Order: sequence, then structure tokens, then C-alpha cells
Amino acid sequence: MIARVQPDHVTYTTVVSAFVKAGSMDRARRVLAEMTRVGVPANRITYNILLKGYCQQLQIDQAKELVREMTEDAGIEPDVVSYNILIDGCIQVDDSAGALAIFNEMRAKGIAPTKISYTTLMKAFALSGQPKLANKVFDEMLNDPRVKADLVAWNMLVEGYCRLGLVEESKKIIQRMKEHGFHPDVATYGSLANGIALARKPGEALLLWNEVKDRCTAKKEGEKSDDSDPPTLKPDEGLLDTLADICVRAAFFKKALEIVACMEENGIPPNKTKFTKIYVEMHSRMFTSKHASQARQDRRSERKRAAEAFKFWLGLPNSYYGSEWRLGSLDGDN
DNA sequence: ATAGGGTTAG
Repeated sequence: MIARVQPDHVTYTTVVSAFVKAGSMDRARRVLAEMTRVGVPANRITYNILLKGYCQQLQIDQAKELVREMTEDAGIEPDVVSYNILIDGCIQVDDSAGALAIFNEMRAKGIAPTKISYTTLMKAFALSGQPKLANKVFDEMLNDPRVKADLVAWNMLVEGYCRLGLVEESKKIIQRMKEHGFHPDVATYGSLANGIALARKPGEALLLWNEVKDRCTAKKEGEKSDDSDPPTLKPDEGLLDTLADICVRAAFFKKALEIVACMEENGIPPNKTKFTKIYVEMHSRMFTSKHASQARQDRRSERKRAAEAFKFWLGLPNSYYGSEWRLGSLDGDN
């Protein structure tokens, strides 16, 4: 005899989750309806998964309607996870004011924000170009004894300033986070690299690269180390590509070569096509001046060697100084 | 079985 096992609410919720993940909100809703019909009612987790689904589909109104249904029809009050999902949903549709309104509504209901609530609200302000408001939320988080700010929260604070290219402010925050015992990670440095690119401060990229490079290599045998030493950093494509991009644009070819070497060491294929394009568009006529003094030529000889090495790495012809080849000769436009 | 972090091509 075969036992007739009924699916329980976890089984159903797993199915709901699968449909949500596939973007099929209609089918997910049909499962919800079936749960009611067969007497295996959905719980808060089921509803939260559906809420997340609507938010991912940018259907915030549907999400809010579902909150009404879960409250009034199913008698399930939204919890902090539900609210966090809604706050993030507002962010997805660029509604930072709506995100704040939901955060406040949650608190008015006596539901305590978690560090995720605070960080998500910070994201609303960081992504909408209001780093000072993000900072205000961060300060509130620091003053809330129920939560502890973590690396993600610090990174969101940094991101807010970097998005506007406010490099000095970002560096101050990173200094403060270090003083609080948090080591910057690839996300922190990735934000800063983007801020530096936006601010067009390539000198800052050199400083950042030195710090990143230092963190990339593990401490050698015999070297002093203690708990305050930052852990080894595994750089990723976003960080290294941004740094290399800045260096190539700024004609820092020695540094650019170091960075692309680091990319290759980490199994990240550098985008040679892009770097070639930047090189050709910005620097192909470098070192072609016929009026440079001997002193000047001597001063730049090292830079020139680096440029030659970089061209070699790109696979560009590297003995064409003064000739007139351009992008057109590469892609056939001319 | 549910919620938060940078980038993703000038």
C-alpha cells in the first residue's frame, strides 16, 4: 500500500519560492490559493517570499495589496523581514521617500528595525545621491543599542559618498571604519575606485592601488602579524578593471601593467579591447612632439618605456611614434 | 522555505 503523503506548508512554500524565482508571480499566486483551498495555510514566510517576488517585478502596489491581504484575510501581521522587503522594493523603483515612509511606518507599529533595515534605508539615500541622509541613518544605527553596525553598513555609507565622487569624505569614512576595527573589503575598495574615477583624481587611484596590492599578498613567513592585520584581499574584476581603466586614461602605464598582471594572476581576463581603445583614442600621439628639449626627453624616458611595454602587452605596434595611424586603421572605419 | 553591500562597457 502506498502512503498518501500530503504536502505540508514547507513543501508548498518551496514551490512558491521556485515560481517567484522564475518570475512567474501568477503561478505563485495560484499555489497560494491552493494552499488555502486544501487547508495548508500559508505562513508569514510564504507571504514574504511573494512580497519579494512582487518587488523584484517592480510591482510595489501589488506588494502592498498583498500586505493588506495577509493582514486582513489571513490574519498574519507583516514582520521586520516583510518591511525590509518593501523598503528595498521602493528603492528598486527609485522611491527613497517611499522607503523612508515604510521604515517609519514599521517603527510606528512597534517593530524594531534590524541592522538590515537600517542598511537598506541607507541604501535608499546612498543610491539617490543623498549621502548625508544615509549618514544620518547610520548614526541612528550606531545609537540603537539593539543593533550593531557591521561591514555592510559601513560600506553603504562609503558608497553614498563615492557615488557623488566625494573622495575625501569617503576616505575619512574608511579611516573611521578602520578605527572601529573593520577592514575594508573588495566592496569598499570598489566603491572608492568608482568614486575616484568619477572625480577624475588618478593620483588617488595610485594610493588606492598601493593599499590594495599590499592587501593582496598574504603575510610572508617570519613577518610579524597580529589580529589587527587586515586579512588577505581577493580582488575582483570590478575593482581591478576600474583601477586599470583610471591608470590607462591617466597614462600611468607602469601601474596599469601591474594591475593587469594582478588580474591575470587572479584569473580575471583584462579587457584588452577596451584598453586598446582608450590607448588609441587618448594616447596614440603621445611622445610625438618634435620640440621637446633633451632634458624633457630624459625625464619622460621612463614613462615612455612603460608606454612601450603597455603597447606591447596590448599587442599594438610599438615603434610607430610620430606616425599617423588611428583607430580607423584598426577597425576599418577610415 | 524569507530580508541588507560596490561594478557589469564612454
